[in-house]
Amino acid sequence: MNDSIATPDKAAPRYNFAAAEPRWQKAWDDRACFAVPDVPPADAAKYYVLEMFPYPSGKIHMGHVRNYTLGDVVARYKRARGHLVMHPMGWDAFGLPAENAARERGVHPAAWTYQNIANMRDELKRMGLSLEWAREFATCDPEYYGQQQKLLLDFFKAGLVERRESWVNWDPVDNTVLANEQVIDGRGWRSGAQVEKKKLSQWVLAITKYAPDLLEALGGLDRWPERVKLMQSNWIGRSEGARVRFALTAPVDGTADVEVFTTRPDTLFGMSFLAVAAEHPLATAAAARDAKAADFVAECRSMGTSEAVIEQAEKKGIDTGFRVKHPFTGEEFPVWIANFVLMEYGTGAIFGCPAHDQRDLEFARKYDLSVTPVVLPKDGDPATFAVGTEAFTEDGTAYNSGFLDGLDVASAKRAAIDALEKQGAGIGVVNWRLRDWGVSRQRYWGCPIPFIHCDDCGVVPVPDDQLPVRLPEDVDFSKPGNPLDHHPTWKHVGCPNCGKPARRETDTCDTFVDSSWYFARFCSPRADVPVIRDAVDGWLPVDQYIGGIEHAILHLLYSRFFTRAMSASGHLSLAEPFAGLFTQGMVQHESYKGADGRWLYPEEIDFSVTPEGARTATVKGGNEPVTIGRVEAMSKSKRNTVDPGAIIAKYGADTARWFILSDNPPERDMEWTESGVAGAYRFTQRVFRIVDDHRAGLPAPDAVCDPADPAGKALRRATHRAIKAVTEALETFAFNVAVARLYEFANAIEAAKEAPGAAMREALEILARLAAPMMPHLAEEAWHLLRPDAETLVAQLPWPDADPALLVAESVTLAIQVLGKLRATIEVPVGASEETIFAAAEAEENVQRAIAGKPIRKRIHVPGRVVNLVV
RNA sequence: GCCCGCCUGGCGGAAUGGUAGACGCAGCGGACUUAAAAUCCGCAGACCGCAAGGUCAUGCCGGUUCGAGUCCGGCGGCGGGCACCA
Repeated sequence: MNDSIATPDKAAPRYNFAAAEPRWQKAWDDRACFAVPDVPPADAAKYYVLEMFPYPSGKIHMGHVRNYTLGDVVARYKRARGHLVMHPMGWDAFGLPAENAARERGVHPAAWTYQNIANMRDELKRMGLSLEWAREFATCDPEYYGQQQKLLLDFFKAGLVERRESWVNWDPVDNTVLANEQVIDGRGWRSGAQVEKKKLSQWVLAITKYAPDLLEALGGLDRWPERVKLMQSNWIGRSEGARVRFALTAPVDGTADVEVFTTRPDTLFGMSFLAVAAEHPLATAAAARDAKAADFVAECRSMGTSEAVIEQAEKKGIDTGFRVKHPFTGEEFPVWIANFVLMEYGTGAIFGCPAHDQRDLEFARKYDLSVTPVVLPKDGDPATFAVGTEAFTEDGTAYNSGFLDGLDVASAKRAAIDALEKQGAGIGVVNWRLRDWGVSRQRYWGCPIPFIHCDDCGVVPVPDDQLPVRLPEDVDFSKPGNPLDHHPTWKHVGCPNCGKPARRETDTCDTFVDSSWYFARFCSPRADVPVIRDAVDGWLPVDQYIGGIEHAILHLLYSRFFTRAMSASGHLSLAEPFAGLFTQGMVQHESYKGADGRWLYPEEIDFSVTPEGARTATVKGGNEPVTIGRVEAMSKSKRNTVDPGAIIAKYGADTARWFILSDNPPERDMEWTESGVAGAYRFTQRVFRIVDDHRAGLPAPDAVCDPADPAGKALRRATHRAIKAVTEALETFAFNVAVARLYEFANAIEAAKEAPGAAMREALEILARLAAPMMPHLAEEAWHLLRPDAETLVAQLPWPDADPALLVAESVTLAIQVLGKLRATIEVPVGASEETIFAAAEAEENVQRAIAGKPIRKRIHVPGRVVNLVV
């Protein structure tokens, strides 16, 4: 890549973006083009565009540029279509990185965060986004998290907040709770100590109360991507099955039986063993009696809490020595502890039927447990059917199964549940994979959970008049653990109930809580209640939400839950926060390594092309060879990042926006390339030049083009086809197609040398207006050149309409196929009869050759498209 | 491991089941220029052929259809998520 190709300072550009962009940003500001009232007027067509707000890491990255450009195109387009568009921006400002910065560099999390916000706000402003900055807030503002505390207290009253024991990753050296990402290969990232699972009393939000509704309501989200709904549906994980109680042959610690959940009660006769999770009471009991079992339970604890790690670990187990009786046959089976049984799912215990479950089969083979098939495949022979290394999991006929014999799987399930219920050994149930939402974090930089612990009164909510519970500012990060817990005075308060000395809750909220209602707060960001009803009733739901696919499950599900919980506690009256959702792909870049294997930034490298056409690279200012690596997601660790600030300074915001939209469909991962940006920059200059070159001598804006002029008509056709094509592309989020249609339109304008001035003015003005959602500054500049006296900015103009009369074609090109293979194309007038078309098609020399004298058996004509002759 | 996606020229991609490769990037040839940059004009999937034209081609294998990049089944590769990163 030759870096000098389009370097602006060498290119003698005519369009000076560096001067123009701030000027138009100020013009939009001065006229308050993007401000909307807190309560939309009843007759307004409101449209709420929201992009997922950023974590203030310090600098915007290309993922932000992509996200906010996409949203801005929608916002500007919808505004032009006559909608009252709310388009706010804020900061997801609590979280671990601020605390890490405090520990590593001694900066206070608040100072670090607000400085980052200031930097990023400046960068975002330079992008020319049509945002209403007056609504800005950060989730770490006490005015925000104080209202969040109010919500939590209201949820508590509504029975949606509970205290419950749950497992965390515990670093025994640092004496601190670790996030999953802080556990690397089973060890704490700072101490290197083997991580343990530890049980803590935690705050939990009762999302499972809404599991059925969260699942069913997915069906109504018709502007959400199917795959996101599918992922959420699988996550919620409704499954029908049975709880089955197995009696222990002898009571263990006073317990007489153990309950399992199964989706396959029809395979009960194929049982081989029962397995419990390492955290199950039976496992604890076994560990107390047997050193080997205790070792195994300890080993499972050292795996941490991450489901991905647990599921990928080698499947292992140990026999507890306890035995259970089969509810139907009375036969005895061993109870094992298995590392793949999850305590959080079902009852933390399963029965193993190896013949019909792959994981059970592998476990049974490993430990030499019995494998009895009880479902016979359709064409299977009961005498010879056996299970080898593949479990049989499809439908079939029950056999070896007593009273279930002969039934298909679905009937056998029902019959088994009936029998279990009759003898009191079990019950048919619906089970959910979704777990309640643990929101407690033992950290400083988060929203304090507003409760007080009193020895006499128990857990007492902080009274409303004492909100917000503010974070103390004088905190000590020099020792590990939660600084709120260490703080000398903060947690010591009087009980609001009895006045005796009591302790504040020192846990803070999961940051997903902060982002679960910010979209509602934007409607009335300064209110002294969480939300103002008239404002949220008027603005919600968000009409178009845009963000990364990585949030497909958690953030979106939590927000859907929060919206329901806020409705249940009287703050809202809707269930679904996001009517439309668009998930964008990631931004990627090539990665580079020096001779010694160190990662290099793109700006450290010189590129050249060998005579054979291969790209090679060296380190700038030397000949050290550089290995060009894979294209992958931009990350600081691989140094394959490009700084948006530098790009905007070099090429301007419109170029960055244009390139990021043009490269590929927005839902896919895109590759950032220097040559692509350079091409986009050239186009901005070209648009300016086209307008600048033609503007002298144009007739007045109301001039009419002579309908008899063929060049004028051709250009006007191109103009109105462009309106139609760009509009359709914007409506369907096909922004790369919209860009391509604008390139074609620009090509058509330049080709229209003979077109009369009226048609040319129309074309140039439409070009500026169609490009405006994507290149808003250049559009204003072009509009200003064309209409120096105009009072109105492009940002205030309505979207142009295509004239249908100019869209109808006079003739069409038809593809002529013989047996589905293209043999010719013919041009026919619109409305030609089928007989004429078939005759013309068969008259083609090449078609005749392909037919080769054979009789035509069938003639297919798809009007305007294709003729297919079958011989 | 489980759930969900994606795969089309040298590259990014376009294509209501109907002419595969629009548009752009990179490349090549030409014009302009003392020269370069910028700009403009033109060429361009692979293979065979002087040409007309033909064959192959949308990750791989199979199916449905007059016709498949598009629909269905299987396989492979790459990516997202897996509940304390945001």
